[in-house]
Amino acid sequence: MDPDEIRNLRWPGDRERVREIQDELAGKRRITALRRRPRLVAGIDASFLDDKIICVASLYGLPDLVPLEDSVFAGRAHFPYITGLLSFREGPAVLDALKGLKRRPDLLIFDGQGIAHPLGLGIAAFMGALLDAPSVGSAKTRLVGEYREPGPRRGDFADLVYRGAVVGAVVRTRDDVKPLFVSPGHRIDVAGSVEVVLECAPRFRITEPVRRAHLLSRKVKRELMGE
DNA sequence: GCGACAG
DNA sequence: ATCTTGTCGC
Repeated sequence: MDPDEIRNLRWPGDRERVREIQDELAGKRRITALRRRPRLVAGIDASFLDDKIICVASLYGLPDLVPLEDSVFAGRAHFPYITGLLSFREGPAVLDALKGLKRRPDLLIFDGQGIAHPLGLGIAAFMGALLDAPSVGSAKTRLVGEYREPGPRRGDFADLVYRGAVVGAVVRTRDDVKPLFVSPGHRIDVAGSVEVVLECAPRFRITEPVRRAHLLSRKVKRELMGE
């Protein structure tokens, strides 16, 4: 399907088409070992001001984890926030933010779930399948799945199990700090996802690419407010 | 019907 | 996500 079609979906008018698209993308999504070590990773996050949405994609270079470039998109969100349908609210802005990057990322990291979702299609899996790009979901809280509290040290993790399958991991990125809910999005597996998240979060709880995108989107939002 | 529920 | 101050700790 054409990625741009998600731009015109409305709720509840297009609920049927929304479900069709989810089913189609769920069929394309693939959980496999990462082919090559990612050199360019993009962290994506968004802020809101009523129905205005500010989405940012921050590109980092690995293994040095150095910031390379940022892409900012400010527009309007035409879809409401509904648990399980986050992709339709933020997806359109994500497409625009990614288009603004000069270089093509070989891995996308989202602030949300990968396959740890009711339909196995959290925003990371959805965008990954839509763009056929490797992606990882790194959420701050749980959507679905059961788990045992991971150990207290950075690097400790526990399986995130949903309907009898390991869909991700609850990962401690910092000693004695709340863990992250990591799950693969597309063209990567659970082990690879945990590995990448730990590599991209050597200092803070969340990944540096996503953190930078978050801080910048909030900064742009504040500037947009004062005018 | 009740409780859960990414951002 | 957003509404919001101070405060504890590195």
